[in-house]
Amino acid sequence: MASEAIKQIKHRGQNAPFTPLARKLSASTQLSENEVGYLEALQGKTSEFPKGTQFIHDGEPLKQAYIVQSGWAIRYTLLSSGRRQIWGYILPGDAIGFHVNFQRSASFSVSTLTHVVLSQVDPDQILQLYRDQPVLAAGLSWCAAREYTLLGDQSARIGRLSAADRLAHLFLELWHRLELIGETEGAWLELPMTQADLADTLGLSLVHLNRELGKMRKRGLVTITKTGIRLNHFDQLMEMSEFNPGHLEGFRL
Amino acid sequence: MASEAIKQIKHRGQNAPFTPLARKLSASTQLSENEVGYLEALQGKTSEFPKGTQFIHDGEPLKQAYIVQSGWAIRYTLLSSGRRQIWGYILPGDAIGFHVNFQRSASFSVSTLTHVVLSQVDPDQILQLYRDQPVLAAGLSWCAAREYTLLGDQSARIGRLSAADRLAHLFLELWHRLELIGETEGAWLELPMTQADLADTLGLSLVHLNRELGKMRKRGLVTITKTGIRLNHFDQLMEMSEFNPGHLEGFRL
DNA sequence: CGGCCAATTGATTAAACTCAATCTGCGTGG
DNA sequence: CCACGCAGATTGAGTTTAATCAATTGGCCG
Repeated sequence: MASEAIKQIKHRGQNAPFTPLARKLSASTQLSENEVGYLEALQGKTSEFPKGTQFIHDGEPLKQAYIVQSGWAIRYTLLSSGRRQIWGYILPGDAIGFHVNFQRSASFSVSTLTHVVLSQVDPDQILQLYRDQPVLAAGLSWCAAREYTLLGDQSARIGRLSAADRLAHLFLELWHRLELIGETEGAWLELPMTQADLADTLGLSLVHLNRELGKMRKRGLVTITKTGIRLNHFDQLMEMSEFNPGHLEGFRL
Repeated sequence: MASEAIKQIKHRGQNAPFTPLARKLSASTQLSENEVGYLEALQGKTSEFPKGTQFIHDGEPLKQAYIVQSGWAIRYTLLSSGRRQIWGYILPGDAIGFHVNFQRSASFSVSTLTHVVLSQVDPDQILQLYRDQPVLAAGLSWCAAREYTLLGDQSARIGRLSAADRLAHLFLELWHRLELIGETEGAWLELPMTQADLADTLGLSLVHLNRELGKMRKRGLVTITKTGIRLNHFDQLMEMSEFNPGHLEGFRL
């Protein structure tokens, strides 16, 4: 057994003794022992999905919510023509479907990009958490507001940036988000998505995306390997993409 | 005085005796007298802004939340290059900034497109509402989930549709949203935005948008006047834009 | 070795952008 | 009452960006 989740929880010594979600929230506020315990209990029942599994289906009823312990997923919609638009990437520590109590059916699909370990959260647990745990409730509300902001920035990225700038903007977003949960190594980040995924995220054709990515690599802006990417010139990437890190700041109480 | 808000509240006889927000929620669930009263009390302090007023500023602290009683606004971000991306339109009955308790500063700006009447909601009132009024809390949570869905659909629209299809998709979204609050007349809807606004919503240049809009008009798909638009062929518009009305359905309790 | 998935490249076409005018309705001051 | 100015809409011409169609390559696994 010794599941991925356990490894994820324990693999960092001093800085991050918690689950990715606790780590994320701890960056903004000091969680009490009680709250950490509550969070851990909430994340008791884990389930695992292999790479490429769709576990939330656009239009179908939502039954429960999830918290990601490890692995990546995408939130997306398919148009009736078969085209796909990825809304964004779901990383460890992200919450999925916490609106389950208020919306009949899902308005997006979620599929795993890697092997993923999820904690299952019952709808009633969510209501209870919001009643009994003001700090955690604020933390999850902040997560929701943050998701909304990410999606707004995604619209700006697609609507108002050139292909190369969209790439730079997305890489910076992912770097900042991974940084928060301790999954970067300097300017390096692991990226599990394919170029087809990137194209469907950024509203580009696969061919065009491939070419623009190649140009960025040749210009030395990024170094790309099979498993990830190194951002060689943060300043240039920030400038070309007009990335606004203020949108990712923490929450207050 | 006899403010716009009062007129808005009273201007419909049998179908809609409430504020736009109550009207919106009533489409999904029967609100008790108590709940309606609570909502009305919440919306006591109104303020009015003339057309073209920015009242939420990206990056600046949020002080309070709002509920729109009448008029239109846009939620948007400005890139540092000056380009603008409109995230979406804010209509009567929409809530703004209800995440005020959980996010330090705004991640978007809001400006009025018309004269707008707003109810001001204090952050503490929101917390109290979530504690004491489960039905209204669910309604507002549903509104938030719906905003998220609208923004996801906005990404799909910009990322994966042609210019004409983006227009059709947006018009259908607005028609459905206005229909819910009783502000359509058949296939007709009033639209206060300029073509420049539309271009910044749909990720297009003004010139291109103007041409595509002209083509749609010439094809008879829509009839455009100075104040609004008539959707002459819902079926064709739905098909070309792959619009999914399921994303706008009501909530459950 | 064969097959498959992902990445890459070439050639052509189509969509959308930019720059630059012009037009139109409307309100305002002379 | 009319000239002027302005915001918003429209049109023309030329350029750029990105999409499409069609192969080909490279790595990995059975």
